[in-house]
Amino acid sequence: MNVNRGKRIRRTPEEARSLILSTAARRLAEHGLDGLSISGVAKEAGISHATIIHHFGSTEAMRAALLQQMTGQLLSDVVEALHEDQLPDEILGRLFTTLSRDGHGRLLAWLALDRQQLEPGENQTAALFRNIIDTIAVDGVDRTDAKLQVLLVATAAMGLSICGDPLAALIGLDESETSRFPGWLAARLQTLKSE
Amino acid sequence: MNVNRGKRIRRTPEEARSLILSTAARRLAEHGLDGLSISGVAKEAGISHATIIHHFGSTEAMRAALLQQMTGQLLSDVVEALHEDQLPDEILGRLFTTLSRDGHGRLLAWLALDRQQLEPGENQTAALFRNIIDTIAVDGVDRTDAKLQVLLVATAAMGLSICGDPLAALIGLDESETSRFPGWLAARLQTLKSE
DNA sequence: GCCTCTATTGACATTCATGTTAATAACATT
DNA sequence: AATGTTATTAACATGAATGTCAATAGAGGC
Repeated sequence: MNVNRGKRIRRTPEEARSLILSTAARRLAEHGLDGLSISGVAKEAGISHATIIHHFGSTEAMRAALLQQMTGQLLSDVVEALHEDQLPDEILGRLFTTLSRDGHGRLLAWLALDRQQLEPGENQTAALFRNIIDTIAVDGVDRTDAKLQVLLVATAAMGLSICGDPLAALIGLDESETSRFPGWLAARLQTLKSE
Repeated sequence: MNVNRGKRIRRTPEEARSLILSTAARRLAEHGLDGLSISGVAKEAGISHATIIHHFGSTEAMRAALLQQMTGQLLSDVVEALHEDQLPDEILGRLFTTLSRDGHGRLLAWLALDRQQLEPGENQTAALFRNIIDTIAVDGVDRTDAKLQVLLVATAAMGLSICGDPLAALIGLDESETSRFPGWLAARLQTLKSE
């Protein structure tokens, strides 16, 4: 927590926005949606809340900017992960791993629970999924089946990143078993395909 | 929205608590966690917010009571659904269907995202899961494998009830395809077992 | 050095939610 | 009818968050 005694720090608009958004991201991870008040973010960033209003216009606009940045990051993470290996066999496993890491699933859940529905304009995302499905559906897999596999991977990844730990504890999985979950799922999906 | 002009309605404590909790449940479904303020619930129930304080003691206590009631409902739903058919083949499909219906998964997600971790004392739930796993693991299935299957079903059900519709749209699944998801998953899990 | 631009801030007004308190009214009991 | 219990409410005090406005202070250009 920065404490500025008297002296002001003047940042470029880019620096200021970056400082604010990174602080907000940290608070989102630690305190959930309740952490995204401009007063709270401002205090933790060591600035006044009026500065946030100046740069973003409103609390809601700051949240929108943060979520846009994070979904962009998620999308590029997925794209990069999928680019590394084009093997159809591994794509779903990769997708699962990326979605369930770094709180990506948690972010999507927040998005979905906060605003009641996700906004349109996610053409890149739709294109990405279409790409994955095309790749999977190549070798004799029914196209609907491919879509359902993707849906399974996506929903499971989201559920895992929200509730994974407590659920695993309830089920009686220890840590080493739980860590095998992504690999296990990927293997099972390949099995499905080769039938 | 009830409008009481002058006349008071005096309820038994049970009636009052029931009215408050059912209104709160409706608001939770419609507005998310933000709908669970005592002022909002009171206005929608047509009573004063002080009445809620009188019956529950505090906002937090009202929320706790609501969540306890809803988790109890979820648990009994699952128990009942599983009791209807003891066939190991159908248990996972049943579990999935029950978890993803009526916003049960959504409730669990709220619980997990609001409080950072689920409270302990869920011995009944743990026992329930152990039961399911025992049933599945009977016919030659590795016990860890059975646990992972349950984890998959639980996480997918949760993810589906949070984000199912927008995800299906992104993937390009139409409604009739999406509705086949539970059956598809159940069939795939049986396939896994019979190998 | 002077001037301009604007990022930053403190002070203020407003709104909303929480919780307390004392008074009131509905209902049961006698 | 009188009385006691308590569910209900209005009024109040408090605190937190949002957003506005005018004043201030860095930093660069002249």
